[in-house]
Order: sequence, then structure tokens, then C-alpha cells
Amino acid sequence: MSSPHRISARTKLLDAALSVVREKGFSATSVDELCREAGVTKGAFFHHFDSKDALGVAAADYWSETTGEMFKAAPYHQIKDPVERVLGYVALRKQLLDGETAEFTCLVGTMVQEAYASAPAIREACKTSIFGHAETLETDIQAAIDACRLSPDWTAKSLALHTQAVLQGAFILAKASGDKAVAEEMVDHLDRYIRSLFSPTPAQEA
Amino acid sequence: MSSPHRISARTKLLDAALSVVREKGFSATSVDELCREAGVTKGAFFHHFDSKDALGVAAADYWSETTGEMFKAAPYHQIKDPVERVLGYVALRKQLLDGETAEFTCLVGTMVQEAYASAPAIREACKTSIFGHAETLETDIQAAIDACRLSPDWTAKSLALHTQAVLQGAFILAKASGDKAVAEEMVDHLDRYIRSLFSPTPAQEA
DNA sequence: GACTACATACCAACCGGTTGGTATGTTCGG
DNA sequence: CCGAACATACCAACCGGTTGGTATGTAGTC
Repeated sequence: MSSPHRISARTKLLDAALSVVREKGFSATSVDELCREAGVTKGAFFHHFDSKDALGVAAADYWSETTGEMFKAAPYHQIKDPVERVLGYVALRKQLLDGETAEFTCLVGTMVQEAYASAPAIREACKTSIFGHAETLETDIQAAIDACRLSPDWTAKSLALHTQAVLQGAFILAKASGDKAVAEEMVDHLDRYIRSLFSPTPAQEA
Repeated sequence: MSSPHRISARTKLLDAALSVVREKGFSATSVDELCREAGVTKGAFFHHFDSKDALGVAAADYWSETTGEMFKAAPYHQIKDPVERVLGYVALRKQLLDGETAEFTCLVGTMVQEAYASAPAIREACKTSIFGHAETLETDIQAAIDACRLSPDWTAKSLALHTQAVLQGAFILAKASGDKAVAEEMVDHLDRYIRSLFSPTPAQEA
């Protein structure tokens, strides 16, 4: 896997894929362009990946790994109160909406839109990435449900997925408008919704 | 515009674009395939559209028109209570999650992901479509705010856009999982959020 | 007979993928 | 410790098919 070489062509190609695919989409990105961006030749590409689709799968897995490590190391995990921990995650996601559009949007969310029907392997890798990340949130949400002694008519899993849906939708609106402020407002609504779910309401105090 | 001919090649091409682009994405859809699907030749294509990108813009506009008419004729508009009218829209969106994935997902949401950085004209057309549709909701949301005598720290516009973000995100999760039930759950969360915003809470009864 | 609405035939550029090859390890019997 | 046998990582050139786009022809309508 990790050879003692400086930086392998494989890693350079995956890094190139993260930036180029997020800017132009998967099918609009050519293998030649990926190689140019990575500074390697086409021979190197097809030495490491059987096909362009295989690169797509590897890129999704690479995305899961790198972002997974980043979220795992994030400070919000140290918040004691489980509700505040969930809100800490949301705050982090808002904070991450920085820089150019292609830099804060989601690789797998972009790819799955193009590949869900034509490239089953890519769709599966994207599903694993999104739903796997949601699972890391699910634990905290369940802890918050337990701490508040709620018996909601929604599940921790569905709320975890909802956060991902809001973020993916926010990315689309940011791309359409060219304005990340819109995405920030969507995250604010998500924050408000989660607070409402964990705040006692008259109806729930039966 | 509307010639007396049975169905013009232009319309056939636009209809073909709606289905093919939603299934394979914009750049993975070739002009040849569009022509094949529409049953016309390439000459007809470039007679009606200056370029493939121009077809993309026209398809986004066509999408705005057709879906716009559909929503305008929807029965939820006749609901008297403004809050229930907004919830009626959400219920309709949930109801529309039917059939194959490519049949209920959003053309412009799919296209803008690929074109936002490389095709400004397409991005603009998609922005107009999404934000224009949100505006039709904004009116009802504002009426609901007024009817409930709320002074919220969010705007009717941002909530209208939030509904679109949730829906777009729900489409992505449905594509990734291959399961529209996930999308339905996301819409349920949206419904719950909107109800919470228009329900009086202890904090707001000052 | 001019104009619109298409069809036919074609092209240069680019696409994903393959080829034959080299340079640099790594393995292991003697 | 040596060197044959093999593996890995990469490169430059090339291939057939497809791409978006064009040039030209033609049937029907005002």
C-alpha cells in the first residue's frame, strides 16, 4: 500500500481527482486532465486503476478516509452534553463553508448524481461514504435522545441522514447562486430544527 | 415558438433531455443520444440549438415552465389557512416521490452540479429555476408568518430556500441508496420543522 | 421563390484504454 | 555476498471509436 517513495502517482492522481471532479463533475473530467493535474502519465494512471470508473470508486474511498480522519479529530467530540455535541457538529459544518465553492462541497454527493444509474460501483462507494459518515453522528444523536428522555417519532438514523441531506442541498444552492451565504442560512435552519427537537414543548410534556 | 406542426423536433429534444440528463447527467449525455431518443437527426438539433450548452439552458427553462405550470395548478393553493397551505406544498412534494429515481429527481439540481463552474449560462438558468420556484413558496410562508403574528429571526425567503435544499439533498440520498423511502423521511423532517416554526413555544409567548 | 424545418454526410479533436518498453526494487538459492 | 528471476512503478506513443459541431441538400409552407 504505502510505499517508501516520496508521493506515489496513485496519491497524486487521487488528490487531483478530489479537486478536479468537484469543480467539473466526474464525466466531464478526462483521464488526460487528471494526469496533467497530477503530473503523471496515462501509463501511470492505468497501472494503478483498471478504468476511469475504478478511479471514481477509489476517489470516493479516499474521500471517506481523509474526511473521516478530519472529523474524528475535530474538537466537538469533547463536548460533554450530547445535545451540544450534535450542535457542535452542525457548527463545524457551517464553519467549513469557506473558500471557493469547489473546496467546501462534497465529492461523493457530486459524483453520485452522475453515476447512480450508470456506474453501480461508484454509487455503492458514494453510499458507503455518505451513510457511513452519518453513522458517526447517529451515536451522538441517540445519546442526546436518551439524555433528554425523549421518545420521538423519528429515529437517530433518520435525523443523522437529514443533516447530510440539508448539507448536500446547501451545496447545490451555493453552486447555483455562487453565494455560500445561502448555504450558511440552510445550516442555520438545521441548527434551529435540532434545537427544537431537543427542547421540551407543551405537547411533549404529557 | 409554438408551430402548428404536430410535435416539433425542438420539443422532442427537450423532452428527451429531461429524461436522459436526469438519468445520466449532462456531460455524460451525448448529442447523438439525445437525437436518437427524440427520433430526430443531428441537423435538427443544431438547427434549434447553437450548441450543447444552449440545449442545457433551454432544458432548464423548459423545466421551469413545465414544473411551474404543474405546481400552479396543484390543489394545495386552495387551502385557506396559510400554515396549512405551506404544509400542503410539503405534502405534495412527498407525494411526488414516486416511480423511478430519474423520474422524481430535479433536472436543474442535477445539471448545476456539473455546470456551475464551467457553463455560466447553464448555472444562471438553473439558479433562476430553483430560486424562482422558491419565490412562489415565499409568498405563502410570509402569509403564514403574518397570520401567526411571528417575528422570527429567519426570513420567508430563507425558509423557502431551505425546503428546496432539503428536497435536493433528499434526491442525492435517494440516488446514493437507491431507496426513495430515505427521501420521504427527509421530507417528514422538513414537515416537522415547519410545524415547529409555526407552533407557539413558551419562549415566544412573551 | 424565399424561408423554415428538418435530413444527410462529414470532420477534426478528443476520448478511454492499450502497447511495448525502462528503471528500480525485492526475493531467494548458492 | 552475489546474481538470476521476478515484481512494481512508471513512461511515451499509439489506437479505434465517439465527441460536438459544420456544410450542404431538400421537402413543404407562406
